[in-house]
Amino acid sequence: MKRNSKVSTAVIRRLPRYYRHLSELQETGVVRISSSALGKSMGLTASQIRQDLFCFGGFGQQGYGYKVDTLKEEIGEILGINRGHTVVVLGTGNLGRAIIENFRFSSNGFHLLAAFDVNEQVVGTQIAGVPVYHARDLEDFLAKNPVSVGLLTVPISAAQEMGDRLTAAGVPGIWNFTNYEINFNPEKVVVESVHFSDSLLALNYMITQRELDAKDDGGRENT
Amino acid sequence: MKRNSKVSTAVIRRLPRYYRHLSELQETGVVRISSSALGKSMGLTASQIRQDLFCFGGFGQQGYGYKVDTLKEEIGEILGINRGHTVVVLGTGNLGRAIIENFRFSSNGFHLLAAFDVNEQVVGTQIAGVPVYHARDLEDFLAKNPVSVGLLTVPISAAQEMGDRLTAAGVPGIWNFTNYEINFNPEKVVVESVHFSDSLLALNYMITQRELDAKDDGGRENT
DNA sequence: TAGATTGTTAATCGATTAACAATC
DNA sequence: TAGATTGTTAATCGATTAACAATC
Repeated sequence: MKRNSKVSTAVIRRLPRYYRHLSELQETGVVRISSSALGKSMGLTASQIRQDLFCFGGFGQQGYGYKVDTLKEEIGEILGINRGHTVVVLGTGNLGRAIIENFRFSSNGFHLLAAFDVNEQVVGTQIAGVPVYHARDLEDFLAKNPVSVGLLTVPISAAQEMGDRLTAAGVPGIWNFTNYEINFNPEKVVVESVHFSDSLLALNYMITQRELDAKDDGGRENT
Repeated sequence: MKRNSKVSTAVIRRLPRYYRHLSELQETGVVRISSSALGKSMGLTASQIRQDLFCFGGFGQQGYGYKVDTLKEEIGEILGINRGHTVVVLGTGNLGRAIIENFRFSSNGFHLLAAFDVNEQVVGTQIAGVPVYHARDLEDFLAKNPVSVGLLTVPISAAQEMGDRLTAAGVPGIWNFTNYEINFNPEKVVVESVHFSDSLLALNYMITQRELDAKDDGGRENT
């Protein structure tokens, strides 16, 4: 695998989709796929897929296509799935709990080590086998356990502080589920945010456009 | 407000962010802001912000900047926040419940009408004041209540079927939280997916790059 | 071999940035 | 008025698409 110094974020955002589609293909027993077939099923052009893979060196065989399992493995490698990354969850409210109980961290190459909260009622318990510690002990824990990602499901009011504490302790990644855009030093940490609100508003926009278009079309010819 | 026939998705994806930042500014009492100041706080260029707003006609005053409250309101209008859109939740597992209990639908212009599930234990109860009905009664409900968006938090195995049922009943939007890319007819429905997995894998990639860069730099000059 | 499909470069398209006249 | 900042067009940059030689 060739390492490309600068891969565009557009490509990076597609890599997980490739990985997911290839996993599905693998499960349904498909062994080989061409860029055009994969493109069709993903809504991309064959050209774009080949161009994307070319960023990392290209993993196909001319005249044949791509072997589903090796391509999946290569992309998994690029994504860093086999690097033994670890994660801790900050905040065990409804959302934190739901993610701990349902999200398949291991399928994404992560090991979920622990959760933290300030609520004495949950501190000391386990959620789906994951121990919950008091947030005041976060730094102690981080000093003893290498943690790759801190998952923020704390209330908005605590988001910035927890982000700062993770960063100060040297945690390289923050997965932010609060609807707050935390300030951070991009030299020290990578922040990936999941903004439910932004997603719903974008959907709202698209639905609204449909409604307006439908109204417009009412008075127009069907051409 | 001018209606632009074709606004790029890049712009659409930024609109919710503008809305969120303007809301924060409004809360902290800021009345006016220039494109350059807003750009600085959002990590965009002033040019891009003016270009984005120009898609819809531009809402500023030359020599002055933008009034925070009117700009926020205009963008809210563009996003369709005051259109009385409605939503139902399909699936009241951990994630569905977490979203029902925590997500501020009303701040995003939605009214949460009901939830549906197949588990007889929750059917007939309420979650945070929202009634839970049996999934078999979905079509009945949709026939009687105009629903704009169906939120999918069902198991992956049920995702496609529920999506199809929503579409068949004329629901124009699907907000998909299952880690499954549902097939749909783009003429009939808009699907917006929140893929936790894709988000974490992208973060994984970025962290991995840092690790590899750090290793490389170890042997290099500090230039 | 002939056919298929990739790897890779070139062309096109679209999005971002720059520039500046308009104007508050 | 002078200064500031937008609206809007033009220039640049980057990403996608097209093309085709390489080769399995």
